[in-house]
Amino acid sequence: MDKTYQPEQIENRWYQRWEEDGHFAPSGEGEPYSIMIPPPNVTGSLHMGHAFQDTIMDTLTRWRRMQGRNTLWQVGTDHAGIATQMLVERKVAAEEGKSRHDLGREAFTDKIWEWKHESGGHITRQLRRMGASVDWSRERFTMDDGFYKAVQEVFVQLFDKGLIYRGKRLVNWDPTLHTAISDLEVENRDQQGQFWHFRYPLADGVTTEAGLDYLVVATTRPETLLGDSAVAVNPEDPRYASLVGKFVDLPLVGRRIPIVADEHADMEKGSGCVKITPAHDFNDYEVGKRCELPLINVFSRDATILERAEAFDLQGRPLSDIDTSLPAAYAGLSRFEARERIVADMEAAGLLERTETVNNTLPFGDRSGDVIEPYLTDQWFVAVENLAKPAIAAVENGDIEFVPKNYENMYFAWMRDLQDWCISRQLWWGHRIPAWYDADGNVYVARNEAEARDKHGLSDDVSLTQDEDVLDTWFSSGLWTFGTLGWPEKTEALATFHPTSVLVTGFDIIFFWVARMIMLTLAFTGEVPFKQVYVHGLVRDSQGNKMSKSKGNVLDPIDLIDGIDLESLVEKRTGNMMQPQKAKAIAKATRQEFPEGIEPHGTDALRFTFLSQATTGRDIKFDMGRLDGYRNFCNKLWNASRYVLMNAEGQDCGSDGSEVELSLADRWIVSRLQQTEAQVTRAMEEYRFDHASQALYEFIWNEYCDWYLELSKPVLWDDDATPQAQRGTRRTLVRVLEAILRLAHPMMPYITEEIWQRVAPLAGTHRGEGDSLMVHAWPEADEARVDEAATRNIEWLKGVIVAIRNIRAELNIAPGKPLEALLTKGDATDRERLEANRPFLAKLAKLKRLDWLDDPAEAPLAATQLVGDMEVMVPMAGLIDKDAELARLEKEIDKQDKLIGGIEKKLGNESFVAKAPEAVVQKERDKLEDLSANRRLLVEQRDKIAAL
RNA sequence: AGGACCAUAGCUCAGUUGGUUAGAGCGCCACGUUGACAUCGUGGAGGUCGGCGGUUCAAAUCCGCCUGGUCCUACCA
Repeated sequence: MDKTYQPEQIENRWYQRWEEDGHFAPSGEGEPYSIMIPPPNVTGSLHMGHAFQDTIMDTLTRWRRMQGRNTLWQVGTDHAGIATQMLVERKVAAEEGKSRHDLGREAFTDKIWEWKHESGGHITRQLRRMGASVDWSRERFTMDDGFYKAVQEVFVQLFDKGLIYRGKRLVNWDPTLHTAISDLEVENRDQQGQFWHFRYPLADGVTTEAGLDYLVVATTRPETLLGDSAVAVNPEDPRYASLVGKFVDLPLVGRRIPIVADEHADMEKGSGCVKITPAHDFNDYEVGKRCELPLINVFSRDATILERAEAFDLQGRPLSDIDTSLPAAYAGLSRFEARERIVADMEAAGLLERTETVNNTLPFGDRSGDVIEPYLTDQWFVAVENLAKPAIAAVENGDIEFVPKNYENMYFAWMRDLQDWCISRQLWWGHRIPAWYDADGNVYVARNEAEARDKHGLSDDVSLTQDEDVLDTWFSSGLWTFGTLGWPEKTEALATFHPTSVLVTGFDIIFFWVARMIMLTLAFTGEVPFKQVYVHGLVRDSQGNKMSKSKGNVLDPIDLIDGIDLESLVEKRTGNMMQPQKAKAIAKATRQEFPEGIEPHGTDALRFTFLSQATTGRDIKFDMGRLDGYRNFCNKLWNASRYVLMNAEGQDCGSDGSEVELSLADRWIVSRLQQTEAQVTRAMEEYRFDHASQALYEFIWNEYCDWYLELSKPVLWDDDATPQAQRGTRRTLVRVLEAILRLAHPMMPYITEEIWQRVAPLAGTHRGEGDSLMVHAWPEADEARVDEAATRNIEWLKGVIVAIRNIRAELNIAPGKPLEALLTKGDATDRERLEANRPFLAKLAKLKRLDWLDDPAEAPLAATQLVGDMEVMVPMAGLIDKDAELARLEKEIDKQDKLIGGIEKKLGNESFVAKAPEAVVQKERDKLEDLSANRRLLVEQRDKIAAL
C-alpha cells in the first residue's frame, strides 16, 4: 500500500468492478427495501444538493443491502419540460440563429432528443463518481415508452372519472415562455411600486353622499383599467349604499360598468371603492363569479394590448353583447408602456387624483424571470379535492411518516388549501395531452387516435387533431414510484418493491412532487408511494448563502473530489454569466477564498462530510474545513490499515483456529467495537447520519488508532511475549479492522473496499476471487462480548498514562525522555493492574522505571496526579521552576475550591437533599470527595515546594 | 399578517427522557519526525449556552415575552 491515501487511484476502478459484477441489482432474497431516486433533469449536471442527497440514499441502500435486504435503488432522469426546452432553445439560437418556431415542432423536439442523447449521460456519469449503487439495468426516463403508456393511462382514467376537466380559467401566464405555469413556479419578490388613485365618473348624473360626481379607485396596475367590468363597494358601506346598481363611465374606454356590492371591497382601505377586472386579477375573478360579471381580456399572449378586447361569460363562452372596442392608441403596447400612457392620459383628463409610492410584491416566473400575468386561457385541470382527502389521511394515520415530523404540518397546511391543478403547458417538450378535437371543437380523450374514434364511433372521414399542449412535468414525475416499476402492467417488481421504503428529498419539493406523488399513487395503486419521507435541508455555502451562479459561490462536487486549480475555478465561476459585471468581484472573492484552488479530497471524504453535516431537516453550511478533516480521516484509516497489514501479513493471525490468548487491550477493543456497532446501527435507523459518522470517527481515531494500535505494539514487538498472545493480538487487530471496514462501507465505499481486499483474507472472511465487501454482512453487535472488566482496566491504564503525559507537559519534560515514576496510596486492585500493565505503561508513557511505593511518607519531592485514589508521581530531580510551579498549583487549588464550593452549596440545600433522587445526591457526594482529595494533594504539594 | 425553524468556543456543528467540571472537528498557542500516519503525535488556551422573566431542589434542555436571522403561506384593489 502507498504511504499516503490517494483516492483517485482506487475510486473509478472499484465502481466499474461493482457495476460489472452486478452487485447493484436486487439480490432477489430477503425482505424488500427500495428507494426511488428523485429523477434529476436529464440534461442537468450534478450539484451539491444532488451529491448530498445521493450520499444519503447510497448510504441507506448499501447499509440495507449488507443487512441482507432485497435492495433496489431505482435510478432515472426527468425530461423537465420548461428547463430542457429553454436550454435547447438557447443553444439552437446561439448555434444556428434560429428560433424554435423557425424549426417547427417536430424538428425542434428532434433537436431536444438529440441533445438528450448527447448530454444525457453527463449526470449519470457524475452519479457513478459519487459511488451511487443504483441499479443501472433498470434505468428509466420520464419520456420513455413505458412511462408514456403510464402517463396516458392515468390521464385517461382520471378524465373518465371526471377528475380531469378542461376549461377557460385564469392561470399564471408567462408572457415570455407563452405557457401557463403553476403557483409553485411563481416567485414573489418585493418591489417598490406606484399606487395611482383614479377618478371614475359616475354615469347618469348620479352623485355620492358627499356630493361628488365620481368615485375614486386605486390601482398598481392602471393598464388593466381597459378590462374593468365593475366597481365594487362593500355592502355594509353607508357611503356608497345608494350607488349599488348604478353605473360609472369607464374613463378612456367609455364602457358603462356597474357598481356592485361585494365583501372584497374593504371599507378601511383607500376610498373603499375597488375596480374589478375579472380577466386580469385572481381576486377580481372571484368577485366576477359572485356578481356574475363578464370577463374582459385586453392582453395578447405576449401581454401586449389587444386592438379589441375579448369578452366571455363565466363558463368561458364568448359574449357578443358587450362593447369590446379599445382605444386605438394603446393597441400593441406592452403592459409597461400602456401603463405609462394610461397614467398620462388620465392625468391629462384630470382624472388622476394622486399617486403614492408603496411596497408590493410582484410575481415572477422562476424560469423566465418575467412578470407573471393572470391570464384567461383554455387549460386542463385535475380536480384535486377527492384525491387530496386520502392523501391527507395517509399521513394522519401514519401510513406515511415524515422525518423530521414537523414537515407534516407544512404538508397538511398545503393539502387542506389545495386549488385545482393546472396540468397543461403550452410547450413542445413533454407528454402531449391525449385528447383530440374534431372540426367543431368537440374533445375526445383516449389512449390514441384510433381508440378515440372507436370509443366515440367516429368514422375515418371525421378529421381529428391532437391537443397541442403537453402535461406539466410534475404530472409524469408524480407517477415515478409505480411508473418505474412497470405499471400499468402487474409486474413482479411492482409487487415486490412498492410501496417504496423511503423517499429522500428536499423540503422545497414537498409541494411540487411529494404531495402529488401521494395523491396519484394512492389513486392508481391503492398504496402509498413510500412509507417514510426523509426531508433534508439545502446545501448552502460556508456563509449560509444559497449557492448560485449569479452569486458566484457555486461548488461543484466533482471539483471537491478531483480538485481544481485556481484559474479553472475562477473561469468556471465567471464564465458565461448572465450578469457579466459581477465577474470581477466573484473572481476576487474566489481567489481570496481558494488561493491555491481546491485540492483533491476523494469521494469518500466528500460523502463523509455530507453525512457528518446531515442533521435533521435543517440547511447545511458546507464547511471546507470539515472536508479537509475527513480527508485526513481517510488517510488515518489508510495508515492504520498499513500498520495492521505490516504486522499481520505473512504472520500467524490465528485464523486457523490455533490457540490464542487475548490481552486486556484485545478484549477492550472488541468490547468497544460491539458498542460502536450498536451505536452506528441505531443512528442509521433514526436517520441520524451525523451521529453515525461521528461514532465511527471517534471509534476509529480515538480508540482503535490512538490506543489500541499503540497497545498492540508492546505485544507484537516484545520478544518475551508468548506466541499465543501475539496471535491473539494479530487476530484482534485484523478482525476489528475488518469489522470497521464493514461498518464504514455504506458511508465510505471506496476506501473500505480497497483496504478490505487486503485485510479480509487475513481475517478469514474473504470468499475468494471477485468477492466484494459490499455484499458482506453488516456487523451485528454481540452483547456477550461487551467486557466491563477489561474496559475498567484499560480506563485505569489510560488514566495513568495521561497523568504522566500531563506531568511531562507541566514540567516541560521532553516527550521522548525516559522517566522514572512511582505509584502509591492505591489498593490491591491498583497493584494488580500495575503488574498486568507494566509493559504497556513502560512503552506508552516512556518510562524507564515504574515502582510501587508502599509507604507514601517515603515519597520524594514529585509532581503528582490522582488516578482514582492512587497517586502517580514523577520525582522532580531538582530542575524545576519553583515560582512557576507554585503559581500553577495555586491556580489549580483555586479552581478546585470553586468546584467544591458549588457542590457544598448544593449539598447544603435541604430541599435538594430531600427532593432530588438519592442517586443524584450520592453522585454529588462522591464528586465532593474526589475533589477534596485532589485539593488535599495539591495543597500538600504546594507546601512541599514552598518549603524548598 | 399567520406559521415553521434557528441562535451553544474565532468558524462549522453535536448535546436523546431536565442532574456532565457543557463536547467534537477546524483554527489558535507550546512542545515533538519514537519502527502506520506531519493529511501526524502530546499538552493547552478559548463558552454567563442571544436577552429578560417563570416552573423546579436543579434549566443549554421545559414555559412565556423580547431581540436577531432563515424560510414558507397569505395580502398588498
